[in-house]
Amino acid sequence: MRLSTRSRYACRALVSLARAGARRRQLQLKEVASEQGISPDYLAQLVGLLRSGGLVTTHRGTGGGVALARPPSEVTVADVVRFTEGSLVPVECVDRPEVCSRAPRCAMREVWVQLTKAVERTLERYTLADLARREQELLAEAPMYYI
Amino acid sequence: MRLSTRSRYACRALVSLARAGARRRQLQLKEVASEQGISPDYLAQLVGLLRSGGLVTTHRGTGGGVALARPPSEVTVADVVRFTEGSLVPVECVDRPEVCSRAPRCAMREVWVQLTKAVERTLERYTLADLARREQELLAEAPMYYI
DNA sequence: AGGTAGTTGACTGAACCGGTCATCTCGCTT
DNA sequence: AAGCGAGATGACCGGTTCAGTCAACTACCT
Repeated sequence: MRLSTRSRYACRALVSLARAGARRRQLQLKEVASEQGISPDYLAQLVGLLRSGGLVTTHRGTGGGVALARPPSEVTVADVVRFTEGSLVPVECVDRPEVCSRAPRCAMREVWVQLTKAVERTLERYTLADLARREQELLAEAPMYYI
Repeated sequence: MRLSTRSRYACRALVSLARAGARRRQLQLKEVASEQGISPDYLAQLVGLLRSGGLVTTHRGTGGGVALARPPSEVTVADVVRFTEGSLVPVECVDRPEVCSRAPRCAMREVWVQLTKAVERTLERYTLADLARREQELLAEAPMYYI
């Protein structure tokens, strides 16, 4: 039940972009990478993925960078994780009962269905806009001291 | 966010044992394996794990087999998954904020904390006794037809 | 004593993950 | 139009985990 770092990095990167967007800025890949402590090369890969999924837009050339493709209030963590993990479903039979012949008689499947709903409900409660705001608050409370 | 088959097999095997226990029986490894469609050798490995975790007891020799170590009403799916997966936590920083220096300033961490709680609450609602009963009902509704 | 049944641990192939690197393409700026 | 800044693409890698198999061992009941 671990979330891959892919999803976690993607979320964090998008929160950075949401914060930058509030100041009408796009960020360079390397700015995001250093702000979030992610390997720039690896982040480039992730951003490519997010772009293909319509979550971010990118601009090449001097003054280019990455920005959110949609208003941050319209993107939830569920959207991001669903996209980066491929699905929010923890057990395949939830989506596709036909993969297991015992699905119609399986008490566990009902548990997994409820689990999926709980995960979806939880992650849908958070939008990038919420998180950008919240991160701003946190930075005010526990500022980052540069050494 | 996938659950390994380890957890799913373990849950299913324990539901079988809970049903057998209601009839004061222990089951042989191979009975459980064929009932649940699990490779007997692989199940043996899992049962070894469950035994070391105090979830089942085993008896060797003629007439031996596997049985639940505790009353099925006192074991929840959360217990089983927590044990087989090692933890219910989807992101390490939830448990151990010290693994990430930005934890105190990270808005995402708060999301993962809520996600963990949602998962725990959901899986704690189901005991093996519930599931054994429910599986009995399902078998009555959609019986298994042997070809 | 003998056979039944669980125990242990080595081993395997496949998949995925996180990450690096080199090379390419685009497009702004001058 | 040249040249550089910046993202795009895809090959490659080592490590880990999974799911599963196999063989050899040990304990226990009859």
